[in-house]
Amino acid sequence: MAEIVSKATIRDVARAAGVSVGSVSRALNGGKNVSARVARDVAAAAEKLRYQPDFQARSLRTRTTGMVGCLVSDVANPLYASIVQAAEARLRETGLLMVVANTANDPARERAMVAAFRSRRLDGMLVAPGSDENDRAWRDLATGGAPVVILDRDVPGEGDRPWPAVLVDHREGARTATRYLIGLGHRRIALLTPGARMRPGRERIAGFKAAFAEADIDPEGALICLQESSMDFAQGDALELLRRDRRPTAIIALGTRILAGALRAARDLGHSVPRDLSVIAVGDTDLAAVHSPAITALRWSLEDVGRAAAELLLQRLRGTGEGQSRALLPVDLVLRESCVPPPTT
Amino acid sequence: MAEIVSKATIRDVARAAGVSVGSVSRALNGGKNVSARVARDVAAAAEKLRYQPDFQARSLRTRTTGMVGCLVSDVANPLYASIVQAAEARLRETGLLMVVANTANDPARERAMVAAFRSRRLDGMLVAPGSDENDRAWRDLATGGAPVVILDRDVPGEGDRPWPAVLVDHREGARTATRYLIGLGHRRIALLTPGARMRPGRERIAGFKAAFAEADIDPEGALICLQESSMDFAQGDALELLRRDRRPTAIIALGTRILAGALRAARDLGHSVPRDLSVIAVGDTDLAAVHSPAITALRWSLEDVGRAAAELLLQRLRGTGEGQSRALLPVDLVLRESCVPPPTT
DNA sequence: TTGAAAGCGCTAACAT
DNA sequence: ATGTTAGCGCTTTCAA
Repeated sequence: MAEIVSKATIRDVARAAGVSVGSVSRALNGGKNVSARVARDVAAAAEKLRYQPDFQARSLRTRTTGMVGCLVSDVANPLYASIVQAAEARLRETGLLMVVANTANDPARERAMVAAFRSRRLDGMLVAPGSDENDRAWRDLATGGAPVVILDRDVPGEGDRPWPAVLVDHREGARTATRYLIGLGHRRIALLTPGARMRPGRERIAGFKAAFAEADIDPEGALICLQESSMDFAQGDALELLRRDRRPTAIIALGTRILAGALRAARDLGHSVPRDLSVIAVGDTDLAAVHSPAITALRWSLEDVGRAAAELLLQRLRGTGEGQSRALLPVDLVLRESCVPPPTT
Repeated sequence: MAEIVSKATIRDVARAAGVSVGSVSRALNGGKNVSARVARDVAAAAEKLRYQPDFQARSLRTRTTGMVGCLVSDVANPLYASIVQAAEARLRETGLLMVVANTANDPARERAMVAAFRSRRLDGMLVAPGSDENDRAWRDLATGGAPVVILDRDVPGEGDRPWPAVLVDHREGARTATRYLIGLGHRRIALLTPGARMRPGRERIAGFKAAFAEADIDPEGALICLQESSMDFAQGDALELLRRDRRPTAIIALGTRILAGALRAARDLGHSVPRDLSVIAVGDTDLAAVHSPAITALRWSLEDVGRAAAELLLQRLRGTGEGQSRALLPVDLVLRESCVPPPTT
């Protein structure tokens, strides 16, 4: 038994097969201009020596690493986790490895990671900036040369060329949800979402307002509560909100944490969902699906986001036509048990 | 404005600074044996040219890539996502990049990814095998030379040397939970968990049985329901379970999906939690915390798992002493509202 | 079709 | 302290 198996280099294989390193390289890669005999001998030798080509070395020549980076604020956030998962799956199919980094929405860290990715010569990257205005980082991005696909953000492109991006139609989603609640008779509706520093929040707010505008009802009833995505904070905030004189009769809440905060606040105040308070979840999390009563939710496919992003990137990497460079994914309203007409007070 | 900025190589810097490449390398790295003047000039030149060292090229010499792999079945699974997140955070602090791959518990894919990681010459890896018996893969692992840390699995080591590993004390957790229920008066308790192919399930079952054994009560009351982690299946299974003549008066359920299935089954059957059925969640998910009534849960820190794993790996990478090679993390029982004495029938 | 040889950008050993 | 040089393992001309 050999002690260290993986030392085998291409020269070893060449020697074992009785051919030149060039032939080994050709035999193992393209297979072009290789006689059957050489191909066979090389394969046998490689097998015997358990030869594993060194990608690092290859990279130096080919200027490609077979790796792409993925930059998100937090892979543990369910809203990102599935995107990352799906993107990795697609990329792996083509032999690409994915390196991930969490930025915690820290612009400095984002810049650092972009630099790190470039230093590592990653072939491309998927990125979801923590804000749309980390100008310097994106300028850096642009100078990298490696293709970039933006995940659901409005990052200003270079000149008139927008970045390739996968976008989710949060605006239409929010509009649909709000319209639905208004249709049920609600006039005071609260939107609980993280701040408008990023596209999803901005779009939701726009859709929310649009629904009020087009219904021609008192826009004062559109209660927009910006907040961080912390459950405790959300709960405190929600408590305050529900204690108001003219409290909202419906709530649209983002994600798991904020939704949870809102639900707990309602419970603490003795409000029953949906009788006293209608609730719509933004993002169809396990919690929404499984809660009693089941929570009506805005759903979009995170897997599709990840897949589409990977696809867009692959397109660039292969340089196959420009194709289309942006994807807009739909948002659906999944009707469940958490919305009814407002209590008649 | 230069069009392509990043072409600058170490030779360019050397030329610009009027020194040799060797000096540039020294100046930029160790800083040892470098005069102040050279250091200054090199720094200036590097800055001016926006020089970014090519890690690929460096790797070829140093035989280290500054990257570690992370192999889990699914990064989108909340049980893994936080581990990955925490590990990445710790590794990044030391300048390491993390590449992730999802194996979907497919042994072939696991082997393929291990091979890919080795080909890429990753410095080390964190791995949570989909079963403890993918022998061939782990043999491969062993021959790699790169340090490996196992995540909460019992992978047989080489000879008498166990793999470095971060383990969670699921056994003690399950024992505590079961003992607690028995103490409340329960005599028929169901454990709903995925199969025993992996350490966590096995350990839980062991702890569950141990609690019954030490309480000296009828072991027939220990109902072990192995199942896949699918909500529908869990629900069907739970329905069957709760319809039995001598139905369990308490349930211990893993994760979000199975827990949700059990809760829905109970609801469908008109059983009230906790009056008719006590429930303990295994894993303190959002659902458990937010459900009404709030579900008593077994909790362990996924972040600690990730951090500890990263730490163990770093230890190996630095070759600093053997230190300890295994960490056993505690599981706590978080008391909430879902457990009371069984109904007196 | 094959072999020989020139690098890819960097570090490290060796000279100076 | 600094410059020179030999590779790291591979791909890819260029000859033969």
